[in-house]
Amino acid sequence: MVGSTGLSSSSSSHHHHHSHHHSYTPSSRILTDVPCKVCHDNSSGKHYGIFACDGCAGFFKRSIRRNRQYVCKNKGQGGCQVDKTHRNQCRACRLKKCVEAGMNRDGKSIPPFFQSH
Amino acid sequence: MVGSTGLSSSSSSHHHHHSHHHSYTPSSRILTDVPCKVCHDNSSGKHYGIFACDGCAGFFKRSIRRNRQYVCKNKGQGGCQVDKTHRNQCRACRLKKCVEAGMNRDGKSIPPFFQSH
DNA sequence: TCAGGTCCAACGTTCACCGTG
DNA sequence: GCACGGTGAACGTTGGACCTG
Ligand SMILES: [Zn+2]
Ligand SMILES: [Zn+2]
Ligand SMILES: [Zn+2]
Ligand SMILES: [Zn+2]
Repeated sequence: MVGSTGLSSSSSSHHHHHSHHHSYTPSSRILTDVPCKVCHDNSSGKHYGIFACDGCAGFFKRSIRRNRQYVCKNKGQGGCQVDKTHRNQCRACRLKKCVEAGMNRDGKSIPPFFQSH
Repeated sequence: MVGSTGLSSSSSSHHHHHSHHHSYTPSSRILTDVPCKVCHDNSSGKHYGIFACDGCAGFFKRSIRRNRQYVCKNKGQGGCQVDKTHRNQCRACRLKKCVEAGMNRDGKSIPPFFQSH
């Protein structure tokens, strides 16, 4: 990891309610105001339909390209934690969460109406 | 961190303006122009923050993962030679040299200003 | 600009081989 | 000879940099 050092100390922020502006790190590229929907690391915009970090975007891309079939490390039962520090521990649960979060190969966003929470 | 297979089946040109090139052995992977900072064997790029050979990289990794505490073979006094042919003679002195050379678990390079020699 | 793609340094895992007891 | 743990070369994976329509 490299760019993650300066977390853009937000400072005085107006609350542009309806604006589509985002906050970026000094190194640009990384959004500080929208986390990855899969692992909650900082995202770098939308990938495959959802806000996601570079790691989850790359992982999802490689998984679907090669038709990966993973087996959960937890005796195949699922339920592994998927966050920034644990996301590489179980590929099955990471991919499952990617799909549940709405990732798809065509990059289509899911309308808010259909989203679960 | 990132990493792809070192296979890179050459052939294709693609020079990729990366400012500093390295010299590799015919078998690829191994740098011939930058030695391991610990044992002076040929390195295979940076590992845990410094240029290191596969052996010292693997040794450091195993040592920190298992919290190894070694005792110097030289009556606990230190000062054992650590080079390609002697690096496996004393684990305590090898690990000490890894740390002094700047190896760390996060793989952060130390700025040149702070480096001793 | 955004969100796809490629590239590849640096990481992790594996396991034949080796030295020791 | 056998069992065991450490070694390090080979190979697969990750994710940030850069490219492209
Ligand atoms: Zn993520
Ligand atoms: Zn799992
Ligand atoms: Zn070395
Ligand atoms: Zn020693």
